[in-house]
Amino acid sequence: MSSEGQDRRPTMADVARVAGVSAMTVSYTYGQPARVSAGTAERVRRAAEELGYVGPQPVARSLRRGRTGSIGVVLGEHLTYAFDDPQAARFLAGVAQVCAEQATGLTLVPITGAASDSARVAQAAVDGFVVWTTSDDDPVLDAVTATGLPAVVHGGPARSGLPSVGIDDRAAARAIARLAFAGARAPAILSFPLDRARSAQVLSGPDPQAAAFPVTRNRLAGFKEAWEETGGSWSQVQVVVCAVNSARLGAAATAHLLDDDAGPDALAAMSDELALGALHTAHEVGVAVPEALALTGWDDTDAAAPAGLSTLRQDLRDHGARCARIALGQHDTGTPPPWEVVRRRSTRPTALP
Amino acid sequence: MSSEGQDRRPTMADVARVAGVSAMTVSYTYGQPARVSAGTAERVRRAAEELGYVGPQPVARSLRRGRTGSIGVVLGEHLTYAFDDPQAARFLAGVAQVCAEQATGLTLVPITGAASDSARVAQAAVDGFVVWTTSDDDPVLDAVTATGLPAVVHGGPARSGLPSVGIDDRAAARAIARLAFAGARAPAILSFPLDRARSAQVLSGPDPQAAAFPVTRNRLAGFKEAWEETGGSWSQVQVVVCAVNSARLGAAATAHLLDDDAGPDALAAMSDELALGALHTAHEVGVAVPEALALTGWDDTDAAAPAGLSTLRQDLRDHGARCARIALGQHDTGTPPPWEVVRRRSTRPTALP
DNA sequence: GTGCATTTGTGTAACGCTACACAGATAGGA
DNA sequence: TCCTATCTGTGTAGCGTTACACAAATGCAC
Repeated sequence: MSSEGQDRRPTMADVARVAGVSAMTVSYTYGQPARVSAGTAERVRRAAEELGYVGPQPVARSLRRGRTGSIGVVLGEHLTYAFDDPQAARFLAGVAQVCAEQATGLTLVPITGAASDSARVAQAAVDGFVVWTTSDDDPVLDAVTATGLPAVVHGGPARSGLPSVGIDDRAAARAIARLAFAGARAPAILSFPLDRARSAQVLSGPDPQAAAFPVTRNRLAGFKEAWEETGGSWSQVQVVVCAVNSARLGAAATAHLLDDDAGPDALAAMSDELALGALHTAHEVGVAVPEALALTGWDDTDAAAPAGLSTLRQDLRDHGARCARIALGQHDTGTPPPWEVVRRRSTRPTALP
Repeated sequence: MSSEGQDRRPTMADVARVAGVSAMTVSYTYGQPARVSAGTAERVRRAAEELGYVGPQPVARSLRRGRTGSIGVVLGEHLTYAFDDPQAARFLAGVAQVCAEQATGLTLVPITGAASDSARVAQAAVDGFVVWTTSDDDPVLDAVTATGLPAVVHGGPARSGLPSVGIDDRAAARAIARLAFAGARAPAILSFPLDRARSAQVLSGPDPQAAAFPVTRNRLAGFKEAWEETGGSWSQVQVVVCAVNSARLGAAATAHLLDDDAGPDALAAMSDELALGALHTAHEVGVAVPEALALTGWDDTDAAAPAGLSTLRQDLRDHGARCARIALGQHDTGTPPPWEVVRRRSTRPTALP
């Protein structure tokens, strides 16, 4: 008549007792089935079923093994942006793909911008980290480094000392802007945020170095170089910062630009979403593309080809997959991810280089 | 001259030794700072910094505490669908929001459709589960139930015995279809998959009960009821199954339907994405909406209003947030999530009920 | 029957942390 | 001065698992 805890989750010891074997045998039954004879394994399974034992308690297993079987993804200041931003979603899909293949969990680490973020990173039960594009001075990077776990930053700042995955945004931006700005009089740019506050603003020829995000900085620098190559003056180039990567904001930003009499006649956007929004506005307002407005995007998403959008092709899904492998401690291929300028109807025909 | 493991991650015991206090004091310094005097806490912090100790090892802490501080989200057979499907993304954003607020981790459990999925669920180190819309017979549901952890299913099957979050899809479908099918001669439906294989197909008046996913089943049943209320025959209603929730597939499906001479003059879609694709095709082919084709979506996403799409409004983000709270063991508000028919230009004017 | 490799099962000892009970020091009230 | 209440720090004892070393049983060649 001893009072036994009836509804406590059963442990290996419980199963072992019922099956009449040692705890180690139960452990082997789940962890290394080849180590156990068929008959014994069967008896263990039956005892487990009888008790409602669903398998080794994952936390205890992780502690003993020293691995959690999960990687952490740090998505920047607002976790929910990840799902609003199609670029982030594509990247995540690549991470998720590798995780699914390798039976690895994927933990999204919630970051809020508060000082407690470092603690959250330190307390994430993971074997490695993937950090989605962030600013150079993000304290989260230090927290990730301090854990000593394998980590990788996407489009990452070299400053952090962590490995990074991404293309040469500066060279790529130069290449796509040569196409966008060919024969232009007044180019403009639809940009990602320049600072962590994600403030929306319109600037004239901002210093690319002022951008806190390496990806944004490098692309701006590339755009600037391409325009100055043609003898143009950067200080007169309008840069509209879109707080969120969406067609809606791209459309609104373009409406603003075209509202001016001296509106742009070339527009380079940092994403296809922004560019497609711009295309929509151009149609609506009756501005001919590419004759009156040349337009380029970035990424070559599914919607770009049907829309005839010239763009810079890169495969964010593949970037995500590469990051996941690195975070899992597997070495990268070494070759940088490819990129390519894709010419379509939204830019003026130019002589091929 | 004892050989000490130099690059092993330091533990609380190491910090305690350096700081000249007990391990418990170190533990309290991190877990219950009020329990430790200011001076001692300072000494502990300094020792930790010296050793590169970043805080309690999360796995050991979880084992001892019996909680992981993380919830698991099971996203159905292909994890990567989650990021391709805007509906799933909105739902996830709601889950993520609550997790961020409550400083809780969010673990995506990789499901591949293989038999090993149950093991993956059992091995997820989480305190609760959120299951995204799945079929009634999904073995993952049993695996989730077997863990004994708090769990909730979105749009879920009552069969599983787990609590679920979602609207009354049948009633909602009836309401929106009354609008879509008003005055119609030949209605059609753009549907989500009917089976776990996600096979794309075109059916005439399929039995709603044959759909494996409760959400799809209930919506089909509601559409059927609405059409039969008008005296129409369900068996002649074309149902096009779209394997993935995207405007692209909606457009293709609609092109197929309109290709027929006896094409539909009313179209109810199970998502705004599908409906917007349909709208696009209608414009392209020159079919007047709503005169020649009445059209309804589902969700009332951001793009619905500008497009003038009549739709059934529900807030998937809110559903996600509710699910997260339930998975965290917090009780739900009790009131079911609201829904509402939104009339816009894509349907024919009808007398109000 | 001997010798050796293979198969199968069993204790032991952590993995790193924290709940709990307890003890010494300090303070305050009578 | 004594008694109680509060503050601060310390051992102990696991949380549930698995790596490891070992032992018994089995198989096989000779």
